[in-house]
Order: sequence, then C-alpha cells, then structure tokens
Amino acid sequence: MSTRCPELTPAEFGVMKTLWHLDQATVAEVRAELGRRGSDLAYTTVMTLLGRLAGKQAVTVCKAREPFVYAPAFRRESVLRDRLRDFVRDVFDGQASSVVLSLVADANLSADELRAIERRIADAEQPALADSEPDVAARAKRKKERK
Amino acid sequence: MSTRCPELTPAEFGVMKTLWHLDQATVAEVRAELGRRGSDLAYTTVMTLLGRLAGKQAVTVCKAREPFVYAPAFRRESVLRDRLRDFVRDVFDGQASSVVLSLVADANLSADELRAIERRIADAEQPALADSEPDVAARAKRKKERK
DNA sequence: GCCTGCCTCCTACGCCTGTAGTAATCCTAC
DNA sequence: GTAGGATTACTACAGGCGTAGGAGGCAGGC
Repeated sequence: MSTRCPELTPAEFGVMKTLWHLDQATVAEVRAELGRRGSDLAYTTVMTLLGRLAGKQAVTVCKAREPFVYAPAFRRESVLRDRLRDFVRDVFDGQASSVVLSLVADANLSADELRAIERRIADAEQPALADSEPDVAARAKRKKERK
Repeated sequence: MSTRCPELTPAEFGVMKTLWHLDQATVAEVRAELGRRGSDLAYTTVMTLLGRLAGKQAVTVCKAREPFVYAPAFRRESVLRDRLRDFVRDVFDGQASSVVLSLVADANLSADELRAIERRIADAEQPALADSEPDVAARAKRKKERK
C-alpha cells in the first residue's frame, strides 16, 4: 500500500498536474507544458521543482539516459481526494455537506452533472434504506462498487 | 460592497475561525479559544497574527480602550465560499461536479444531509423556485458573471 | 578536434510564515 | 507611590518557497 502523497506547494502541484497530463516527461517537456498553461518559468526553475518533488518522493526519476524522465509517483485521483479531505477538514471543519450545498448553489452545474450527482446520492442512500424499498434490487444494480 | 477577503495563511485562518466563533475578542480571549482548540501559542504570537490580520484588513481593531477588541471584517460564509471557489479552480481545474461526486462517494454523510442536498439540487434544476432571485432570466445570465 | 547547445548539479537570494522575546506603558492593589 | 501583572509595540530569527544563475559535462555539426 503506497503511502500518502506528501504535501505539495502550489508550484510543485502545478508541475504534478503537467506530469499527470503528460504521463511522463523530461524537464523540457514539463517546461513547455507549463508555458502552454500560462506559467513561464526558467528551465532551471522547473528543474528545481522536479528535484524537490523527487526529493519528497512525489515523482520518480528514470536516469537510464539523459535527459532524465520524470513520472508521477501517485495517482491523480488519490492525491485530489486527499487534498479535498484536508480542505474540508481545515476550512469547513469537516462539514462535507456544507461544501456540497455551497457548490450546488454556487457553481454552474449542467443538467447532466446534476443528474449524475443525484444518481450518486441515490447510491449513497442505499445502505441506509436497504431493507425497505421493493425496487432496491433494481437501483442496486446501478451501483458501482466503490472504495 | 466589501472587497474580497485577502489571502490568509493557515495560522491566520485559525485565528479568524476563533474570531467568527467569538464574534469579537481580545488577544487573551483569542489565545484562550485557540488553546481550547489544541493550539497553544504564546500571547505575543497571537498578537503578531492579529496584527498581521489587521494589517491586511481582514479584522478590525477597536482601540477605544485597552485591551483592544478585534472583530472579523468579513463574514465567515463569504470567506469560505471564496476559498472553496479557489480550491475547486486550483486543484480540480474548476470541475465542481467532480468535487461533489467525490464528496458524496467519500464522506459519510447522514441520511438527513443527503436529503438536504437532494432538495438543493432540485432547486438548482427548477430555477423558478430558487430562494433568492425569482427572476429566471437573471439565473440564466449568471453564467457570464463568473470572474 | 573544437564550438555550441542542451542538460544536470550546486548555490543563492529575497520574501513569507510561524513563533516568540524584549522593552515600554498602563492600571491597580497594597 | 510603588511593585507587579497585563497589554501593546517593536524586533528577531529560522525554515520554507519561488525563482533563477553559473559551472561543468556530454554529444553532434563543421
């Protein structure tokens, strides 16, 4: 079981995002992708950030031949999930429902997105009402095994 | 027309949270409340943080008589909303629906909370029943108004 | 063979942050 | 009226972070 991704500073996180996008990349490729995203940094700055990420084992480095190839050491989804958990704990005192309510009220979600959310909520409600509704089986079929 | 709350460091945000809880407070009161929350800081450290918050105008200081009384300059709800927006933009690339889906799947929300969320989604799907602006056109226009 | 250019390593530096000490001042109780 | 506790203002300092320069190595063109 891989340990949790270490804390990342904003600049480091930006580099991680490009690595997730590119899957793996050299310094120059990361730098180019960052530039495309509107963040122009010196070559050596990108090196420093990748070096720091490697130092905290957030990325792996393949030094088989130069230029080195960097790759993320953690899956994007799990890092995002951890950061979301921390955010909810630190800023919203763990009140996840407040976050959801605020997002639904504030963000512009498409009808499709809203329906997807409703389905997910229906799934989440299943365990609670497991033994009442007769059409439980039908809804349970939609349920993807999670966690 | 209050401007947006300035950026707050984690330690500053902790102080803001106690101020929202206490409504207004002296240094000693903030320090005691922080201690109750498991953060024991020297009196002067709390002073420094409150001074910095005052410097960036996140709190107001009443110097009418000593000890000074500090009060938040921004409503908790709006600060939390802004921070949530930033978080969704920076970490989730603006995909609010991903955040909601992740939260619903990951957090343990009570049945009551789930139902409250469903109601809110129903509101979002039926703009005419929205609580604040009954004007349908205004709701449709909110898309542009993002900054 | 040497120049040019990409690449890595090491070093740096100024700012921000968390944490706190010291000095000066003021109120109050003895 | 003086000692002592409370309170504020000023100063400090170490570590983290964003950003980057310079030295030196290797590889290919001329």
